[in-house]
Amino acid sequence: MPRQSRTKNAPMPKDRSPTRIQKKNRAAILEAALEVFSAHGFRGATVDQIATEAGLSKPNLLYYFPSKEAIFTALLSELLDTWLDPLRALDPDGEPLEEMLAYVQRKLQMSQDFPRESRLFANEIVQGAPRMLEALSTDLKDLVEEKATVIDGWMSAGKLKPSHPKHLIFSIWSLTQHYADFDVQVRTLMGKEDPFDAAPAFLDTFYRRMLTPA
Amino acid sequence: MPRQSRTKNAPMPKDRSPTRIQKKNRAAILEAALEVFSAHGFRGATVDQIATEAGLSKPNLLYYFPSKEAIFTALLSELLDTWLDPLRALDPDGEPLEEMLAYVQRKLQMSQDFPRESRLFANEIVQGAPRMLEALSTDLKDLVEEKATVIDGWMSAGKLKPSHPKHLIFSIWSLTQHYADFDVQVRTLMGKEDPFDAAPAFLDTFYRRMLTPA
DNA sequence: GTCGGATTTGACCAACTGGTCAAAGTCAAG
DNA sequence: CTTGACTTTGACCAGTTGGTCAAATCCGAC
Repeated sequence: MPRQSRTKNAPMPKDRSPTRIQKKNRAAILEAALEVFSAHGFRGATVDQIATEAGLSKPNLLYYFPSKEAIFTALLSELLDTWLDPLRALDPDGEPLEEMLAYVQRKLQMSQDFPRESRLFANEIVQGAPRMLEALSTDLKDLVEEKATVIDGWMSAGKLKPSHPKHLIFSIWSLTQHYADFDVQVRTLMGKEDPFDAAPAFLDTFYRRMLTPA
Repeated sequence: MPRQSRTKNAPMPKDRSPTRIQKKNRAAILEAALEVFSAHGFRGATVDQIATEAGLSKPNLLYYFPSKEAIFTALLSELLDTWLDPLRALDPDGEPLEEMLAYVQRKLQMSQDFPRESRLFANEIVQGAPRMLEALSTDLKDLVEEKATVIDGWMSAGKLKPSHPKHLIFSIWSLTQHYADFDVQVRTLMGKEDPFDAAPAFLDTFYRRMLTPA
């Protein structure tokens, strides 16, 4: 891998107001990058693949992002926010059981609608999250801490059957993202039946039994 | 990537009874391959890395396995069997609830004891399982079909609260493997507390509430 | 229409990677 | 201690890949 010189070289689009072309191409690149990175992981993806998928030549792509790494991190930070929206929407003032069940369904819906995003994160985290640790230990950690406290409050108030709030959150991520991340496996084993047909009811039942107070 | 000629070339160890050295080196290679492939995925791993980790030179390693691909598939097929043991051990004649709970704990134990194996499979499946589809749709599918039927029987007999057997099995895989596959994330969010301290009780509670008949 | 900045690209490059080969070193059975 | 099979390795090779550069082309504001 050639070391990055970044001394002279092309000007690279100013961070002034992006032109029409810049907006279009950056979007195309990120969309292509999502497609390719989610399917092959960071190392398995090639810049050429992404460029072709985006309808650009490789040097042209490198004109918009200085490196493969830069594309990847731009993509991650663009998506992480959206990815956490369902949890952010958990309302401390709502009805506890319904809030939890709604969260589960929102998260499941995300897996169905955005499987590539799910797999992008899965790929990265399984391999030790070398490019995400920062975000995990700040943004995500704060959010989880906050919502775990809310859930803990609900349990103490007898609104939810008690259990370990953080493990509960992990379980929701795990169960919902499984349908996106392990899609091939799940579909292979389900045969003709679409996993997403029965999944919503299954998870609703699961968490209702788990959380409905006595 | 140079095309594979495999016409003439080294004799490659006979499939006769392996010598002492062959046994040692093959084992070292597979152990090294597990370490490297599970951490970086197939494409992210290099033959050099595996060779170094195994304490061999690259050509020496290539003397025992004809290609990177061959190492990988040898590893997969060696591990898949063990990986499915916990499910295989589900006893149709046992006490249903206890059988299910015991299965969950066995699977969780596997994630704790063999996280690299879990991540190896996770990496492969997230990327579409190009080298595992065969095994998934035969061995695994048969096993799941069989055990799902057993579980269905238990539910019909009122021994377990009813739900979707296959989704139930997926949920067990998902929840237990999550602790291995997403280890970095889970540990980051749990802070000092070891996830595996509370996980057994959490999952026991979870499935007890889910499955205990009325 | 023209002009300067924004875009695009063909030709390259160096590092990396999977794999090959012939020669050299080792080992164990006779 | 020989000898033939088993192991090991240094030197290579070709294809891939991330990234660079100078020159050419395009575009929109004046």
